[in-house]
Amino acid sequence: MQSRPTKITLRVKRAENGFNSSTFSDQLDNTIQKPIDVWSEEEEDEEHSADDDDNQSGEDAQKQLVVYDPAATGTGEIEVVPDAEYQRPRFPRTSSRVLPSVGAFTVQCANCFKWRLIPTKEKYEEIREHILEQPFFCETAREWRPEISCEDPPDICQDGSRLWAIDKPNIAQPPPGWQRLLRIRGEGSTKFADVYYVAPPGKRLRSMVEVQRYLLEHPEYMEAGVTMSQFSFQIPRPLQENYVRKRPAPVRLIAAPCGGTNVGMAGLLESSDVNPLAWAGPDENTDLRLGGPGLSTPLSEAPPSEHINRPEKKRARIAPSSKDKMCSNNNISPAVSSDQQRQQTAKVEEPPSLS
DNA sequence: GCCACCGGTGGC
DNA sequence: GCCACCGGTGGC
Repeated sequence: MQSRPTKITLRVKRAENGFNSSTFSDQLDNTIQKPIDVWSEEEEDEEHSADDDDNQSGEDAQKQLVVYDPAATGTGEIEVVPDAEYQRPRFPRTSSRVLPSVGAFTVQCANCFKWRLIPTKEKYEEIREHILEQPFFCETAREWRPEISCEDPPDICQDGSRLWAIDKPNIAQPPPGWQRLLRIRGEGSTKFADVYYVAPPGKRLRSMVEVQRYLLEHPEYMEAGVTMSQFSFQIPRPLQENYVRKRPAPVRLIAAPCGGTNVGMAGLLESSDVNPLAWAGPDENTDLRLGGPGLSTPLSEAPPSEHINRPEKKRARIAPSSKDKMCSNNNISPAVSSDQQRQQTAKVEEPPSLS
């Protein structure tokens, strides 16, 4: 049934500026916020600050991520990336650090490829769960936007103002009463995000092993029908290359063939260090390039060295780099050409400046 | 003392 | 290279 791949997206926002989700479309405005709302660690506390406040601003604050999806193979995939703050037991950890969080959920129409904002995390999870068998179309959004059609401009497009992440498709919705949380890590981390499931009592589980153990210890859930198949710890992929620090290549010693320059510091060099381009990186554009080869090193504003050489203990937090690109309304779908076909889901950070 | 976040690693 | 898992720890 599905003719073309559909994509889903989530918006991620960076807290620094305080974020808010305000607006892209008026209508959505309200709706959207809740689910996706982002929370910044700074404000965090309230869970929803959603009400939002500012947003646009940040230059850096926002980046874009797209969640990718290999739908190429024919099926699309979507993943859930809810940030779920909403009833979360209590996450807020206010620290000076600012972490991105999901600011919105979007799905790409399988027909016109425009991105449509999904009003709630639950709806997003529902769509994602069946995206392969039931591709998403603009008409699907009529459930919450009666007038919408492929003729309307996209709700959002991939510009450099947000972080986009492509979700994996067909991830089961969490069991009733359970929450699936996606925590986006800071740029330059070794992993893009972490998924947690929060059991009704508030117990946080971070792996299938823990889930299984928990279910065994609490048979009541299994009796109620909860099964392991309802859990998935798959994380979305950042569209922005280099958002995640690559694992250092196996240390290669530089040994000079024969005599010569045997540099002794072998261990100190990593491949990336040797690549001059890495630094120059404009990084700014990586956003739209999905599969393309690109720079492979760190971006962000901090001097590369920060990324490459990792700080002694806790790595220094890197401020998000700013990038802004404009996205015209009419611009359809993500500029990602060929890749377009493969994406299914994505997350993005806060809305641009629409204000 | 708790726990959210991060890093690292083993296995693929 | 990616993913799953889990230990460590700083900040509360």
